[in-house]
Amino acid sequence: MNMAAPCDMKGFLSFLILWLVSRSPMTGSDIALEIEKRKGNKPSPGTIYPALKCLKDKGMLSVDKEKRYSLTKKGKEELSSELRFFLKTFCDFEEMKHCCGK
Amino acid sequence: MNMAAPCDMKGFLSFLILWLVSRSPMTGSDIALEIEKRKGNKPSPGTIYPALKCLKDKGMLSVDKEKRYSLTKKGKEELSSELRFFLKTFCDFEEMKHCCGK
DNA sequence: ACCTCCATATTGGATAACCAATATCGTATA
DNA sequence: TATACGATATTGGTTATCCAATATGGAGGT
Repeated sequence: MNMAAPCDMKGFLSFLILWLVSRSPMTGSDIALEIEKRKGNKPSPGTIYPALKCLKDKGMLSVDKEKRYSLTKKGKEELSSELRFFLKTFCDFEEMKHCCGK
Repeated sequence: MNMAAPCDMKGFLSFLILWLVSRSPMTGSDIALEIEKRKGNKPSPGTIYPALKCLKDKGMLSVDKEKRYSLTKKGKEELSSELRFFLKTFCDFEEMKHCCGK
């Protein structure tokens, strides 16, 4: 059947990748490790590399000789747009902090 | 084929519902309108009500006579847990604001 | 040159997450 | 009480998103 909406909060991955890479170029495993630090579980290769490939194919990311990914011009524009969306959707971030005592 | 990760940032809905309802009891259409304000597009009935039903079936939400949903004890615990996860994953919220000039 | 080991990459699903279409309920107004 | 209309609810998909399994590549050691 259906059982919509199990609250797993999927859908962050590409956004997170764009954001992380925007701060400094990173390899696939760099990214996986950083996401592990944040989310608690490390995305598998089968998760991280298809996402990187997809973003690269869309012209958001470029790769250098050392396999470090960084944002293209288009990637920067996309990230900026997604950031605005994200910040607007979760505009009460501060209130959330207070709510769970952090 | 596959084309993983189109950056649509799905996966927020149930989390958002729990968060919104935690602040004051709301009906389905209240919730839909508030989400429209934030995300820009209004979730359809086929999106919002299955999500509410699912959360209710899981014991996260209760409904009163006026069809207003609110958090149960279990729902509060779940929200608290999800908030901590969310805040940890997007710990650099302030930096994001600066980044896109908001 | 060969082996080892880890990072990188690809493929084929599995399931989460959502939405269009449709049906039902409730309230108001005549 | 009958009709209208919006809110609520259900169903059956469709697509996005992720992961396990597997394959490939490249650097370092012997």
